[in-house]
Amino acid sequence: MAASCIRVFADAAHIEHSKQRLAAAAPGIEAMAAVLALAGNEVRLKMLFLLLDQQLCVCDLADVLQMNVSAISQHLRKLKDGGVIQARKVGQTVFYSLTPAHQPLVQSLLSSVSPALTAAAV
Amino acid sequence: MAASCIRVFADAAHIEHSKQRLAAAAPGIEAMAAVLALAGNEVRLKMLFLLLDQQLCVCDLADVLQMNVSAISQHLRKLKDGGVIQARKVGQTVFYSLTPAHQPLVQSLLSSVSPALTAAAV
DNA sequence: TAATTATTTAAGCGTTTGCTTAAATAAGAA
DNA sequence: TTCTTATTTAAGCAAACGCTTAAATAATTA
Repeated sequence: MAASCIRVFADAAHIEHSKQRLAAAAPGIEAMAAVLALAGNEVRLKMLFLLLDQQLCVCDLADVLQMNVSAISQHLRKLKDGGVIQARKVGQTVFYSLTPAHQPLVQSLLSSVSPALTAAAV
Repeated sequence: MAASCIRVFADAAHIEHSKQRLAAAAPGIEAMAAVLALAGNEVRLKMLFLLLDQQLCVCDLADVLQMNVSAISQHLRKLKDGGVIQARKVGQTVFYSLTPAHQPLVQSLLSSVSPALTAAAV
């Protein structure tokens, strides 16, 4: 498991300092990795792009993304479980939107792909 | 494959507009999704965190992350293939660092996990 | 030259992912 | 109630992922 590096130039103190910096930031990094793993999928990132300025139902997303409704629903569930989006049911239709807590992050992730978003970015 | 939604309230023009906005942004979104997929892994995001302010060799990273050198090397390869990091060989040691092109993005991804980074963020 | 060290690569393997199909819920409309 | 419509869920499966072990490259050192 351990690394067992025997190199001459290893700066033990430096390595130790990095370990401690990492340990302090680890919880935040792990939480961020979970969100990025959700965003790091073409279909889901496109969903987030579409939800940036409007709320859409499962059917709308299936239409726009040209995909199976079931596949869309399963992606939406992951994003919802991760706290990135939220659902609002109106009759038999379920509208999805970004959660306020994650809206700024999504905005910044997508700020570079659409010039129009850059101006509105936080 | 297609969605075949028959709902009454569907705003066809609105859906069409979303399709076009998406089509225009798709290439950028897909490229971003590829990078986020790389960053959306705990081990790799920790690597990027460590490489934010220093360059490290495979052995250093294995030490700090307490992982098999081979596993580390395989993660580094993915990041390098994705253009996120670059390698510089000195003797038999290979030092990795962020590519200038991706440094700002990585910085912003990690700006929220470490207060110290926020100040330095772009 | 033959050992040692740093890194990469190949192969194998269990887990996760993302899709498909089909069935199950749930909420109108006839 | 019965029949649509919207959505979710379960099951199955191929592909991708991430790790381990072991072998293969390179570059140093003895």
